[in-house]
Amino acid sequence: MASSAKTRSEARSGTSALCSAAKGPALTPVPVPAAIGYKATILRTRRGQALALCFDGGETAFIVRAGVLTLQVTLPGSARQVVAMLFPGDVLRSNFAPPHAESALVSAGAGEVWRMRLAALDALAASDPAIQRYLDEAVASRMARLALHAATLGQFDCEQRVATLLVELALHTGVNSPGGGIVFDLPFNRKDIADYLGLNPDTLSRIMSRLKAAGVIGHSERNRAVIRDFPALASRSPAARSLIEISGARRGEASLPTPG
Amino acid sequence: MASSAKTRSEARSGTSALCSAAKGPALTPVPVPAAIGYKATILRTRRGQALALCFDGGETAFIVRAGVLTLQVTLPGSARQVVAMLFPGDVLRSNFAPPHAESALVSAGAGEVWRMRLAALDALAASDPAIQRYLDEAVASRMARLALHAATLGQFDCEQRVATLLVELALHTGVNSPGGGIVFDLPFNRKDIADYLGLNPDTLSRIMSRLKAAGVIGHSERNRAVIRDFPALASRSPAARSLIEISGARRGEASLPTPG
DNA sequence: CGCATGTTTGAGGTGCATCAAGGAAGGTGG
DNA sequence: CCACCTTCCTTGATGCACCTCAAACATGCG
Repeated sequence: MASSAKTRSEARSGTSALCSAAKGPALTPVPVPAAIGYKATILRTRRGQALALCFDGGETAFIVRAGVLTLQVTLPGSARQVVAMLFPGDVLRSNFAPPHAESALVSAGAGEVWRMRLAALDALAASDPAIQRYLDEAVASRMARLALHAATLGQFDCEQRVATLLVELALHTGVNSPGGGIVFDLPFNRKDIADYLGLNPDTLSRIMSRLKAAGVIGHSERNRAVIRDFPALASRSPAARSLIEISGARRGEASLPTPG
Repeated sequence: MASSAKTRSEARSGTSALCSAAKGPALTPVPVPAAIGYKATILRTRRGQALALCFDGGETAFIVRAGVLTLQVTLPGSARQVVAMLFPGDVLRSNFAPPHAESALVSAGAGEVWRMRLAALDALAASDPAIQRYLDEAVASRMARLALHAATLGQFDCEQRVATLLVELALHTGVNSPGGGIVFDLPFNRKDIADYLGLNPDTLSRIMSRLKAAGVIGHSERNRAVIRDFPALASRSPAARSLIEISGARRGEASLPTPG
């Protein structure tokens, strides 16, 4: 890629490269401890519903139990950015949203969210190491996916970005279909997806058409997507392997791309 | 901006827009509790030094005490992305770095870092609410800045990105100079900065020249930067006000842009 | 049906990347 | 001290990936 030798700053990067391979068992997803539910308010969300980020002054914590939420940020004089997609098990705190920005937590489809004061959650964590561990892992997973998202926005071309999103959705909400593909709801419109990927909706539509023509994804009714060739899709996203590992390999190995 | 009426998904966004203004005192920075230091290994870093993300198998926590660090991620087949800049007070855990990626924690200049096992830090947090609160705030600040970074990469044009970085550095490491500007070390080369902003180094150089010509920043020796007109700089970054608030307004109000 | 909302596709423009050449700074040996 | 080299930065010319605009096409709902 670089025509000449590596620069010094690039050479530095390799030093701790082997580290991530050694993490091991910490990455298997920890289930949401039921004890949290006794202290939380249970919210049922509908498609498009916006949740207030702070509900009575104090800092608030949200735990996604079902469905998909998006965290959206609109800076003054700039277009909206969908900062994150939140899947079941994810934890969000109201202070994760930057100040002086229009922030919104929006449910993409029907779902269930637990809401509680951060102070109450901290108290639970202090008394129960399992809850502490769950929260630590949820935050780390969120942070790691945000880092991948930053790399996606900063370095990927438009096709790589779209492939990355489809891999992410397939891993978190997809189910194997009898036809051999992976099917999942697409509870966003094109504009939402474009704002997540930092693309133009028109460009996004073109990419999707190209992926359909290539046989990677299939035609399907509105608001659903079918992945016909997951390995081909994953090969188009540099972040695929990382996302697969973060998602905890809930999916059978057969549908994953073979290493190498 | 939009020629017709707002779309439904955009209209949703406004619902909890007022929330961030009500956060209040939680945003004043909490100092690093000294008790953590007794349990940590103190590392002194030099410019360009890479820190191993995990040092003996367990999950590791890092607390920046002095200097600036960068977290860099290189996905296979993609260019490097500098995911985050870490300033004094920031907390990083080894699992914040995505798996299956070349991740590196690199010191940008001379600094001091505290390193310890996550388990030990969790134990401290469970026994001391002040430490719990410090960690909560550090994680929230990191997450909020990552969200702003995502918005920067996804929505800003190149000049807005550069302005955002300069505001960030001025707030965290800048000192008022006798000449009336804000001066700070620039402990990165052009390639590092470009990789943080998702730009090309050539483009970055052009922007800097343009900002110099406009009188916003001044000429200065290598590895230093001078901001001559902070309000003009802040007005070029949609994220400026958010960053100012996150940084805890350590700087006097006089050099901040007036609200409006 | 008629309208509103959302998607697709084409034509054309532009912002940024790429390539290449020249310049400044710092280090090394004579 | 200067010549020389390496590294990094700057700046111009050129091209392409993606954005913008606009029109046609779907889809859902009263």
